[in-house]
Amino acid sequence: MIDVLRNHITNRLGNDLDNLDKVLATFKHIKAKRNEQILRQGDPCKYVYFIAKGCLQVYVYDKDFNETTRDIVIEDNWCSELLSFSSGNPATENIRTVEPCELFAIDRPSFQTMMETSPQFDKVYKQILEASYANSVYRINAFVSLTALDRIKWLMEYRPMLLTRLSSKLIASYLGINKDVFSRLKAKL
Amino acid sequence: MIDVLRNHITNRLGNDLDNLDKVLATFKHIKAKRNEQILRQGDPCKYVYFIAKGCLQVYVYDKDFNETTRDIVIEDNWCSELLSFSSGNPATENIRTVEPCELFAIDRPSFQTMMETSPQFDKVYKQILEASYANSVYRINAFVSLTALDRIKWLMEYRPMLLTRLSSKLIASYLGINKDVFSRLKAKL
DNA sequence: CGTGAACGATGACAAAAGTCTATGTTTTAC
DNA sequence: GTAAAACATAGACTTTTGTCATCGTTCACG
Repeated sequence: MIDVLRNHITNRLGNDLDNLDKVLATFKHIKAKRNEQILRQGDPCKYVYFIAKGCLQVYVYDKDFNETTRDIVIEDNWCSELLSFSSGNPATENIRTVEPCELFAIDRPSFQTMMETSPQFDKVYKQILEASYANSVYRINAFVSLTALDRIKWLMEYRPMLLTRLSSKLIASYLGINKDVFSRLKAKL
Repeated sequence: MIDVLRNHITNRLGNDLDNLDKVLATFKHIKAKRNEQILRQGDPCKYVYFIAKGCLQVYVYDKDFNETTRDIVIEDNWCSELLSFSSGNPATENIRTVEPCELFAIDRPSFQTMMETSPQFDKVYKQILEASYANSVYRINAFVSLTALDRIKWLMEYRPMLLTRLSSKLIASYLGINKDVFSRLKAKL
């Protein structure tokens, strides 16, 4: 399973990383069942997670304690609460598994060492951050102006696998739509 | 006016940067009137702008050609379309001045040189990127679940100066609310 | 200055989204 | 395997948001 991570890195940084195995060894392998809490709002986020298998939900609670999902991240991607991870401040978001998962977690000291010993890995962090940012910008631009129906169409176009893979409730909270409304609108398509 | 930028940098990186003046000299000083287009969607974003004075609007058009504003950035902050700037791809967003502005612009080659000659400046990019990302995450978490009225309250709490400084039309487009609705809701507060 | 365009507020109405209840189905956990 | 819980859908109704037209006011620019 570590090969998923190995491939992810060599695809981006090339095969000529002589200390790659050493770096990979610093990752902690985590097997998690469905619905496990990976990070709780208020705790510092100690790890960056690479998802080798499964799917994570990044979410907060609104004033009525409903979940609103900022992001859904699937295998072969990185997931963390980066701002807490890099500052050490308490996390403002929660993370949980929505499927059985296999994760590889790297903590802050190892992450620092990795970036210092091989400057190429510095790129990894920049890539994670830029990808996360791009995702956010995309989401804001799409969502601030779209109606509920158009958000669903947006999801069908850009992340169609989510529609078949996840519960309606979760998708609705990702789209910022009430689940009953989501159910009605789906029927109209 | 360059001192605004000088202070911004020394506040973050300390006073002991011997090549600071050389770096500052690579910035281009731009004076812009109100309502000038700084970046057009489709063009590559060639600069990162430091706003010494004034205010910029980052926006896109929705399917009905209404503007939706992803961000409003005021003086003593950085503004760019970072993803285009760092990749060279066409920008997906527009930027314009909403007030008379004084900007300091740095292009990609100078930015690279700056980061290579003094690794401390590498931190600047990371800080810009992290701040931009933090801002986006904050905005998504706040906005996906909030009603129009609660978005206005959110703005009153976190960026109250915008309410007095900018037009209702602009604020409404930043909040993702129709301007007539914004006008009505304001009266209710 | 003066004037034409943009702006802000408001009322009437339409459309979209939210809420609540009920019901049947699927999943989970023991 | 079965009972309990969670899930998906649907109808009736309420609330919120959007749209359009109108009318003073303000502001930018010649």
